[in-house]
Amino acid sequence: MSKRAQAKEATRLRILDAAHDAFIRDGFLGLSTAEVARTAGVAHGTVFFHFESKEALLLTMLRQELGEITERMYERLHGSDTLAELLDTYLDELEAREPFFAMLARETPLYAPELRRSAMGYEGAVRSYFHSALSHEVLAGRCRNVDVTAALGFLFGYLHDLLSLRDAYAEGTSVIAERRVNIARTFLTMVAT
Amino acid sequence: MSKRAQAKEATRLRILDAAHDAFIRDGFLGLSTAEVARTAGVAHGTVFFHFESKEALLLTMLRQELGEITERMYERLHGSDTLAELLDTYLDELEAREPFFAMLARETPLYAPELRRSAMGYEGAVRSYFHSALSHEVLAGRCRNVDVTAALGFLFGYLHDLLSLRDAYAEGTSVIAERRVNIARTFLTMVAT
Amino acid sequence: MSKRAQAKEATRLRILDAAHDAFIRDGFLGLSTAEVARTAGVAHGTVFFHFESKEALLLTMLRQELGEITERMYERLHGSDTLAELLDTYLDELEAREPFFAMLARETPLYAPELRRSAMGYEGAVRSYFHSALSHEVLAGRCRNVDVTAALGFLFGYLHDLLSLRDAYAEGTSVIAERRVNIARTFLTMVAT
Amino acid sequence: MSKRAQAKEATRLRILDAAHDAFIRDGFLGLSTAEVARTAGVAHGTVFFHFESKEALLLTMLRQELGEITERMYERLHGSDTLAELLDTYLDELEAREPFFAMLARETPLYAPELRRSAMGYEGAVRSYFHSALSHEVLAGRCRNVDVTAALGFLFGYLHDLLSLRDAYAEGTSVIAERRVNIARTFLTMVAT
DNA sequence: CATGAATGAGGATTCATTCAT
DNA sequence: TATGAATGAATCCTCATTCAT
Repeated sequence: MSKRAQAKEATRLRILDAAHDAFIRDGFLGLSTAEVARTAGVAHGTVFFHFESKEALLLTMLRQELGEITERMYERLHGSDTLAELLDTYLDELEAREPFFAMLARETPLYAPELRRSAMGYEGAVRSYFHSALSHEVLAGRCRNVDVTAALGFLFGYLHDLLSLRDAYAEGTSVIAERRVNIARTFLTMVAT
Repeated sequence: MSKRAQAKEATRLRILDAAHDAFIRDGFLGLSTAEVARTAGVAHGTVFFHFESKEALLLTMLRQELGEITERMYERLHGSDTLAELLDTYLDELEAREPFFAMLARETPLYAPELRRSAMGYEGAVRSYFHSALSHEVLAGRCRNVDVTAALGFLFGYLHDLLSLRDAYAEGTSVIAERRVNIARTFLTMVAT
Repeated sequence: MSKRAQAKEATRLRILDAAHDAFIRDGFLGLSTAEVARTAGVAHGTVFFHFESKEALLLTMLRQELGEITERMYERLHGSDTLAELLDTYLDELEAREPFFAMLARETPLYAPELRRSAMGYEGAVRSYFHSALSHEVLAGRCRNVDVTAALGFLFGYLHDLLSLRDAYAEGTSVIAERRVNIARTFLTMVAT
Repeated sequence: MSKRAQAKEATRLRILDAAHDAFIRDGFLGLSTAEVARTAGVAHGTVFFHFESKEALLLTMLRQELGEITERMYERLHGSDTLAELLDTYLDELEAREPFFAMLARETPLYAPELRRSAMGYEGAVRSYFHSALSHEVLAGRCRNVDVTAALGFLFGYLHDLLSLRDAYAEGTSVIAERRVNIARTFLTMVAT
């Protein structure tokens, strides 16, 4: 990459970082591109030089962030496919980036189609891991013969609820940390034979 | 009621109806009071003669709508407190007003505290019905000894997810209608002994 | 007066009283006719049945209030035409109704011509008393031969300033009470031979 | 300054000029930011790009205008501290910008605290010049031993009155020009030994 | 004589986006 | 490659006044 291209890339990354911070603070709906620019230390117009629109910026930021998370998940999930282990790993991830996931859970339903697809895509990958793990345990007779998709719908639905109402509970604390043991135990009990 | 008061009430209702429609279409966050006025066939200022603010209008609309629903629910719930029956009744209600509940599920997490409390209050009442029904069945040995609150968290969380991502699935169809049988069966299986 | 006419007059007076209170609180510019109606215990429209416009209401209220004050002044001024006595009497009046005079001083310059003329008219009457008293003392050699109109301009101008900036000093206290002795002494010294 | 910055500054000044004209015409209370934008030949939003709010715009305009005036005053006052000279210089200034000072005198009492402080601050500086000049003459025995603050209160109060009721007298003429000789003579006579 | 529901023009402010430099 | 000044549509809300009852 030429020096020029490198500098360009650096600016792009600064904007993406700023967008990430702003997203956590105010959400996509609440953030202003002017503020992103300010945080990134670039001119307002520069944001639109690198990204077609506010939506495109978020799309890119989301994909990058979720991509990294996915990668990490895959590494950790690889080899450990008990349902319990999977759940534990996933809850680790949610807890580690709770502010990000909370905002995502809150806002995803209001996004325009493309943005929404991206926001949901990551979870789809995770779900498919859970799907095969749970299916496997059903076949092995360790879990009841339930509709796997629906069962996971219960699990993920509850997590979304907790995340999206995060600051309705208590500011500054982690809703996942406080409930993860109970959530895991209850879910596993409910699917167990 | 005097003729005068009747006419006023009629206007008020027209505004509330318009707000209801606008809410379903654009949500509280997206609707404009000017648009509500236009739909209701009144002057923009008239909206503010009847309601203190956009927030107050929505609060009223929500409370009315949820009040009616609650009443109907209570009537139907009275006497029939099997978990299965309860679930059936509740899903009827969700299906009957799915567009409304979908927007509510989508937006509630973003509301200001008071509005959010109202938006969530209704469900709290319903949940408490479920709570005693499920607790009862646990004691009777028909259901597993799970954390009742968490179990209901799974159920309601899934429903919120389906509703709030409603048009991510298919436009114009009912997400509840398509899945209710499966949801009910799976949930009941999971809690059953 | 017929019973009907009496009732009408009573309503009118209630509105005028309410307008007086509202004027002291918010001024003509800040008061709303709806609030006047509420205070008076009548319908909003009733205000406009008795008075052509907000301006007409204030005009009437002002004339009435100032008329009463003028009358009282005349009684007290009659016979006592020393400059010092006059000044004392006038300052009594200002102090007794300071909130009213303060609002008047603040707002008069912004009124429409007719309203302004009324607001200023009362003072004109008072000034003419001062004018003859001062002229008389000049002729008697007890006061310097100054332009009487200008001299009074200094006096009234200072009083207007104090009144109109009343709450820039301290809330709840009387600017006149605190300064009247000094004002009187200084002014009398300055005009004295 | 870069060409860019120059262009920006030019726009800013056009807005300030428009605000100045609008202020003289309608006052701060009566002017509309839309009208200012129109006069300045910019979009409505541009006003808010350059100034945080209507209040900030006025604050800036006031400070600039009063700053210039203060500077000129100081230059002229330097070295010439006779009371008579001071008064003459000050009246020159008032006469030169009478429409501006008239609106300021009219509205200052109704401003919010910060705006009021700014509007009054300039005069405070001028007053202190008068204060020391008059005190000095008192000590020198050329003026009577009066309360200096009160004496200046008479002077400035009268000027405020004349300015603020400016168009109650005659449209288009200068209240200061017509009365300055008389005002100066009368005041000086009244304080003279 | 009184009501009070309805009006609608007008106000300040926000912000994604553009484009000349 | 980056800038940042400028845009203007859109938003919620206020209030004197009218008029059918």
